[in-house]
Amino acid sequence: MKLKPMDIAATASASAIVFDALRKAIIEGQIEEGEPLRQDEIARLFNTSRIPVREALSRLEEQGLIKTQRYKGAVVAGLSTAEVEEIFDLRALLEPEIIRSAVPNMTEEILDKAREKCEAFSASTDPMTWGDLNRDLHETLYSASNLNYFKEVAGNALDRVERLIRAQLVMSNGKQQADREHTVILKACEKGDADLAHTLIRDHILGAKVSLLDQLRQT
Amino acid sequence: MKLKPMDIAATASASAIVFDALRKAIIEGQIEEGEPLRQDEIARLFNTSRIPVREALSRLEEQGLIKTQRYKGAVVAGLSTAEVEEIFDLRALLEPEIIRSAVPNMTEEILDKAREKCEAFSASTDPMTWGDLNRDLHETLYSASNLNYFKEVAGNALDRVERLIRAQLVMSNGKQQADREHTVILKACEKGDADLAHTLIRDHILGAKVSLLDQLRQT
DNA sequence: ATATTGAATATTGGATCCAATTTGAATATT
DNA sequence: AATATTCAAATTGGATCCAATATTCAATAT
Repeated sequence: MKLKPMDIAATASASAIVFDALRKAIIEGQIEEGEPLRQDEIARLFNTSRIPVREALSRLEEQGLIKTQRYKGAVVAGLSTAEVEEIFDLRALLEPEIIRSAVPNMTEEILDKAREKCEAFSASTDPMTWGDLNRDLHETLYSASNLNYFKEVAGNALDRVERLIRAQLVMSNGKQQADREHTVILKACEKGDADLAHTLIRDHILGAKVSLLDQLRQT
Repeated sequence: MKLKPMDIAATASASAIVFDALRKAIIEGQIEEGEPLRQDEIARLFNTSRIPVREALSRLEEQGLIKTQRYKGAVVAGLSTAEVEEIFDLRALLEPEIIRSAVPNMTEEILDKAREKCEAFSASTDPMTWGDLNRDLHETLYSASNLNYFKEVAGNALDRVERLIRAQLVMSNGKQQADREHTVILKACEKGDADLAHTLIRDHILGAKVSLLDQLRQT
């Protein structure tokens, strides 16, 4: 008899499921900034008790995605423009290092996948999918790097501002700009020019920062 | 009658108290790497139920200080040398930016405090206090910066390796080296030379990294 | 002796219950 | 009318209880 091995211990707990779902909802902007998160309501939605919900909320607060006040509850965290700026600056420091360490490790397989994601992003006309596709592409490129801690920190930074990036991709011509930059970045990776990829990613992030801040100022 | 105002809403919840205590114990190396954290035992120690303990453990895991496995419990997170290296590299990217942004904001008051902390660190002969004093000095210098997110991320990075730094300060001649570097850094701040402080902090961290890794290799 | 099974114990995950606090509306007060 | 006051409902924090899983160790088979 032969069975495919499967790690049952890796099964998700209720609190992990709630955590992932809330994180996704916040990142995608389905829950608005400042909107309260009621333990009872969430527990009902997932057909569970408040205990796993509270653990999930504790984790989300530790990630900076929500703010809680004793006996008052949790709300989705808002960001000042100074905070947004800082988060982009941090990404602009870390992600170039990640891509530089990734380029030498890029297999043809990873490059293929990246080309595919790049295509998909470029081709998609549905703004609702842009956020996911964009993140997908970046994660594919970074998957060749073994700077796991850098990736973790950069990922959390992205989580905090992804809502805004999604909104911004829809408005203005952020999408076309991103398209162009993605193709040059990909080309640099294909050439194996790690330093070029480094500066391109840096510019990509800092460019997104200024156009996002511009837009925030207008509203 | 006059009473000092006091924000009762800011009173710590049981889970916050447990979190802080466990974090401190892990950072200070009072709980060894790999050592299991039993919910019941901790709850008894704090005279509370397991609920706040579990929330604290959730937070600690999100901070990367512990690892948990479903139904098996939590253990203090260990670090590979590659991870240690990466954490120091991240600090070496962020902390120089923090000090550079801090220098222009340094009041005489902050500089006084920093001189005081620097003295205290230099003068202390009790290795058990070095970790705290070292952190104290750095925090004082960084307090003039308003890069709060950078400080948060760098603080968490420091949390993960502080155990090792403490051990290393005791061994070898890490303490004297740190002493010397602290005085030059402080001098740069007094002169208002932000760029110099930037590179000094960078070297300070990267130097600590290589000597720590050297020592880890020996054991 | 070693390996396997099975039951007893320990530990974690989740549900339910109670206490502390906040919220909001109805009422009272000026 | 505007402001306090009171009090019930809503909400969160924590304790206790039960279920699911892991661990240990004795009993048994090979």
